[in-house]
Amino acid sequence: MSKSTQREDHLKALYALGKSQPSSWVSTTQMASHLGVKPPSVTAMVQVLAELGWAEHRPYHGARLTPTGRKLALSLVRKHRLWETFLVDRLGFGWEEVHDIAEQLEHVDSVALVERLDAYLGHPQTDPHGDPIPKADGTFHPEGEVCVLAELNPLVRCEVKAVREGSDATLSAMSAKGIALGSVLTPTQIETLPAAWLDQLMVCKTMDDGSAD
Amino acid sequence: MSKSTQREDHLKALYALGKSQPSSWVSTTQMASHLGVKPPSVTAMVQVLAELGWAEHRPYHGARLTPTGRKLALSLVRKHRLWETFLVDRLGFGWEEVHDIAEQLEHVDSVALVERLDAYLGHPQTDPHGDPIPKADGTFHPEGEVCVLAELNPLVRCEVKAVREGSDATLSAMSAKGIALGSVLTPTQIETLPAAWLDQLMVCKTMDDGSAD
DNA sequence: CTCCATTTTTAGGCGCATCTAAAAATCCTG
DNA sequence: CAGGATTTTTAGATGCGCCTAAAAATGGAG
Repeated sequence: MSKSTQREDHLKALYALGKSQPSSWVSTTQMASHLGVKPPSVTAMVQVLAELGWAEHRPYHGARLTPTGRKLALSLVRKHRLWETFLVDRLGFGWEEVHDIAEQLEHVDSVALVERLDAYLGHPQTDPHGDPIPKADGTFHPEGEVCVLAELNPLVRCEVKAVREGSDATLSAMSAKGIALGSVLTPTQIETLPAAWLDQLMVCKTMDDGSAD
Repeated sequence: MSKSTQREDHLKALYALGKSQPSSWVSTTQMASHLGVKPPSVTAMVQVLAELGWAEHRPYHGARLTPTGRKLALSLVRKHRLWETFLVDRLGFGWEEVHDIAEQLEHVDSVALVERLDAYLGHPQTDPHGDPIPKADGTFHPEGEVCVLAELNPLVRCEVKAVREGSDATLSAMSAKGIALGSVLTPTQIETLPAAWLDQLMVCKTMDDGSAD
């Protein structure tokens, strides 16, 4: 494969681990375990990314993406999710089967290919997991209206905007599950929630892409 | 990219350069220039292929595929041509644009992907260039592979499938000799043709030549 | 505020695919 | 069929991404 596959993987890891707080520093150890390599390898690669202007490295503190690096990472996420969409919608794969294949396809280097694929798929806004697909310019589609979680269909990543008619007990229970204003909920998470909550939580699709791929 | 990309590229080169005479030895220099590397690199890789049982290496004489290696090479050709078909038929690329992209896509490792892609495309028998797509078992559909007449060796009866880069004058001259798409050429006839034409006429064997593949 | 435990980087090596330069084998010519 | 020209392999080096082990920096507990 292209030689830069490793760089791209490190870039993606940095994006995935840092996206909830884009200006914070991601530790090399964290990246290492995410990538299945040892910390010294990450240090070396992070230094390469820094030289390329894709990341900043603050020794002994961690790394974070530069705006350029973030754009590149988003283009990888875009490719990954478009390919997943292709694999599921067109080739009939199950959504659990496609991650590893998309992982390989996303490293294919051709802008024309991605854009034609996007058009072929009808410019989808989310992938089969419900995760949003970044646009070619690296931004996400605009957030949707706020709605009751029960009405969210298809299930996509969303952000808690309000809680309706919540008793103190309910609110405590939600807190215990880590749910508060601003929390991001994944489709998987949502399915594990008590049914009663679905009518109480007001959410909107989030532009934070949330997931770990 | 996967580590074995280079092995696969060498395997393909060996197939491509040896297919007109499957039992002959392909020189490492020839492979080197085909792959854009230097001969010593090819020697090293050929020795690896030999250890894997994919090729034989006769030092100072060249290399040739084993039956196993041939099957692997054909599966690569299959993937390449299926992807080219997808790119042209589905994504609307021009046939000249797709080679480099297919070159990358063919190294994606997933049997399920190839087979689903094949089904999605309707089990095409040839790619957009008219070259036959090997079946999953490594055999070709009845007609056999199209090649440049110059590479047809040994000389056998063949059928004209296409003319490459022909000026009007050339095409007229060919017509005058009774050569057109679908014409059958005998070995004797072929020997009387202007040498320049050998690189322009794309042909395929019309009958099984009985060679011991 | 000091010292120890933990995290992170540096140092030094390894395997892989490539290269150049030198040695070995083949082939071609006289 | 001998010897030089050509081809091919071997030898030894480089770059890259990874490793382990050792050194350095951080940060938390007394």
